[in-house]
Amino acid sequence: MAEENKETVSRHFIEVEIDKDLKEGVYDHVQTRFPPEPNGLLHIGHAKSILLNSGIAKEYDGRFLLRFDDTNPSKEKEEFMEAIIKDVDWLTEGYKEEIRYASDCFQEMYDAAVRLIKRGKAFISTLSAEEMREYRGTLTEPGKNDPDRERPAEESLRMFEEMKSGSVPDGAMTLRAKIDMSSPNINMRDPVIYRVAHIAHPRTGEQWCIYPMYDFAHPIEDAVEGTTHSLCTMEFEDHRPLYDWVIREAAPDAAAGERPWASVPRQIEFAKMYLTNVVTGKRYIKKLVEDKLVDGWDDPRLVTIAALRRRGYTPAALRNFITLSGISKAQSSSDMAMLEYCLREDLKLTTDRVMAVLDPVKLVIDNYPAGQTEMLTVENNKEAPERGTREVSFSGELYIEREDFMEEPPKKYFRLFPGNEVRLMNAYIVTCTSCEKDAEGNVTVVHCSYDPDTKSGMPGADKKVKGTIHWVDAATAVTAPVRVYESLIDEEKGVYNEEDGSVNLNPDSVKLCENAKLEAALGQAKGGDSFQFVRSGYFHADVKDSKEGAPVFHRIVSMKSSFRLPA
RNA sequence: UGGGGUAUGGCCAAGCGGUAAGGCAACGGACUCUGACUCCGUGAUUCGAAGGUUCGAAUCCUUCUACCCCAGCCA
Repeated sequence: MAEENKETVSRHFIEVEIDKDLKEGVYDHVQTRFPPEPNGLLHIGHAKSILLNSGIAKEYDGRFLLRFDDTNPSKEKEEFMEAIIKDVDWLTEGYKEEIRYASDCFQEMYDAAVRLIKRGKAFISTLSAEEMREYRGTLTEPGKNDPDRERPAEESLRMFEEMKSGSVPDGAMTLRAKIDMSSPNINMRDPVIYRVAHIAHPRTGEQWCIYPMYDFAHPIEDAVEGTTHSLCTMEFEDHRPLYDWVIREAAPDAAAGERPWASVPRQIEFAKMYLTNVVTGKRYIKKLVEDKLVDGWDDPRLVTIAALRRRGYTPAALRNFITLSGISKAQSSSDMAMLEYCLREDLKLTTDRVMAVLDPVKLVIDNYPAGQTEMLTVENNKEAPERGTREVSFSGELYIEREDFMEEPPKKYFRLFPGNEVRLMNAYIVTCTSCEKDAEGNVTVVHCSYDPDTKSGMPGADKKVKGTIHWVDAATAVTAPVRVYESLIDEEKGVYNEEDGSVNLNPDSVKLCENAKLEAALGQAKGGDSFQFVRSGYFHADVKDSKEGAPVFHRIVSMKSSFRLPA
């Protein structure tokens, strides 16, 4: 499937650029990386970056690194690292991934900063954060030079050493790059490249109390690790001049015997992945989790990678989704329907099709011998015969879907109604005779009679009827909770209100079918198994939030469309 | 109103001067032991708008419009 798509999906602009670089000899190999900050879990948007970066490396037979951008210990937590590694492993299925940490390069970064100072390209500033902001200017007005801008290199060097030694309190000094305070690109207005922070780092502990800023650290990490193509999202486009500046101005001095950068990386930007009507965006998800409006980072209503995995999405489906969505620079949001299509495609041949009744109503076959039970041999997946068969019990009392019976059917309704005949999937053809109702007029039991000569597979049983419905044997059926996530969190409804900080969930996003009746065998489903509930869509067994270890079924995707009654 | 970026059917997206690929969604029809799957078929006289260059423009030029990003000692 994935191979087929490769032929029809044209090469995107990043591949075109890399081809050009290779052809022109700018690089003779390709190395990419995925650089998350460990301050939260990964979501579908990151999946695009992971799959793009690892996919490019794979395509060009290059190296792919997972690198944690752990340059700000005040915001990062080690607990996220493990989860992120798991997500990346799962998504890429372990493709040649090596794990690195920006903090591994702290010494190189420090050395680079020293070079910059010596070269007169950086200086120590004593401006406060507020003063810094005032001096920076605005979008339309240029900034003013820092009073410390012409500080002699020797003095800056000495002060930088003080910063490093720990004698300088947080915020008292910063190291700024000396570029251009009047640049229309605010990123170039003498950006801070090192700040003081007396916080223990998860990996380097108390070794450092000064930490590099993203704009300084990122290019050096890439260069030191040998990344050739630094693929990132569009908002970093106007950081690129600074990225290139750092690589160029802070480069090791070959004449002084310093080892040169492992590579001179090239940054290329692409548009983020957004989904229609779904909250992506780490800060929103984080808010939902922290406010306990969802069960956790892997709540199935979320689109974190952990949640998608728990819900039953497969790496192959996500991979195909990213491929089909394409890579471009245009701000866009992909349709959930395409994600679901990709999952259906993957699951179609790899799951068993089973009968499950989500909203049960009893069906009694009046002329079926009392007390009799027979076992039917049923194929697990007609389109994938290699998946084998299973035994399903059948008797005179069954459960059928409430919507499969109507006392007064509209036109073109060809399921059960008085006088109509219908095939019970894998079993007999039955004719509806009557129904019983309670005081409120709700149907409680549907009666029918069956034709013993129409058993599936028997000679002469190929009589055509308009409708076929699914069922479950009342005697052996197991009752299990089934969760149907009708929609994920709806962005249109203002999940997160910036003004008052409130977060709202769409109350219709989850429907619980507490009394769903499933084939007996499904009672033993393990967490992680996926099934196609005939006509109800694809479901995924999850034991995580079940009290007795029995599976709770989560809907992964619904069928493409279903019969709707006229309003 | 400074800088950067993007605009192609409902949602993505190819196209790079030669007369609008493809996928998802939708809608017809065939098939069907579920109305699913599968299989056929249908859609932009038009590429944000207006001018211009050209035999010829979504592709080149000009102007305009809309949307996104940037003023953290976050990444």
